[in-house]
Amino acid sequence: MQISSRFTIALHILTAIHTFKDKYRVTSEFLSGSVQANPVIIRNILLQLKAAGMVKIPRGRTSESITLLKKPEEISLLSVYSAIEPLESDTLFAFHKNPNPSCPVGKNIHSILDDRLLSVQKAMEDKLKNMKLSDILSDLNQLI
Amino acid sequence: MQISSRFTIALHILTAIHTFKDKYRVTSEFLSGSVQANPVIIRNILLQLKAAGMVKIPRGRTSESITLLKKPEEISLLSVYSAIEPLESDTLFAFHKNPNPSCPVGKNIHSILDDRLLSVQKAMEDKLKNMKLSDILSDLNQLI
DNA sequence: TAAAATGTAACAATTTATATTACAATTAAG
DNA sequence: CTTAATTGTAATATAAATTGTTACATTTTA
Repeated sequence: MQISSRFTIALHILTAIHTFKDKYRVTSEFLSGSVQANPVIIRNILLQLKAAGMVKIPRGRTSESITLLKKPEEISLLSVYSAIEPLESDTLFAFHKNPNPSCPVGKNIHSILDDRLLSVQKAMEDKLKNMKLSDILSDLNQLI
Repeated sequence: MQISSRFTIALHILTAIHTFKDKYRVTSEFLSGSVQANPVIIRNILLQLKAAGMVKIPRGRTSESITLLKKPEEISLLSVYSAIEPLESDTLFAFHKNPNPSCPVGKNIHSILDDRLLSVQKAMEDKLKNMKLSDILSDLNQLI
């Protein structure tokens, strides 16, 4: 199974908030137009980013925009990933429930794999930690 | 979303095939008893491992066991992962379809993220490549 | 007070994962 | 040659997760 598109949508959203901050008023409706996804999906992702302290979302009839609360170099892809992906007990790899406890393999396989697969997950997270929103923005500036 | 339990079940299966090769006759029924999952699920995973050249599955009424076709040191966790996970065009991260092509962000975000997230995926795969079935077997031998 | 926007709940649709049943095909034993 | 044990495979059911939609209360400004 793939990691859900909510993560890449969140990166799209953050990129758009910064890119258009001086040109347009950025609302969930505006962002929904760029992503081409339902506004409610955008709002829910925005709420998760807000809970992680990354964005400010003005309420009511305002002329303000949704804005970043951190500098792009301070927003790592890992922090976005963690804000968005509600992994069951933070583990990337799923296990079959109830392996046979009276089998020496069934009894021990879970804890053995847990340690090893956690280190795999950590390798991925380290890579995400070293990538920043600013990297994506500079990639984008090369293209537009 | 998590990576499906089929991967960890496959590791359980391979571990059991090797661990019990001299003590029991290893069949899909036997493995199903250790994993405590339906025999058909075990057989389907076994067929994927067979397609990857990792196991030999005797047919019919035989006294043979299901056996490994490679040494445990030659079976990397990456090869198991690749045999089992049918990732859409081999990409771990999913994207929202149809971002707005008339928006500079919508138009370019996919290709930018593609490159960067592929390198994240590669970091994970490198880690999996350096772990072997033999590592899991020696972890297990410490415990039994 | 009305209009514009967000926050949130409820629900529908779609897709994926997991489990189950059934049976044809293969092989060995009697 | 027939029976029994086992795998291969299809069809279907169940459950869970993802994505999309509608509706409306809440907040704020004009």
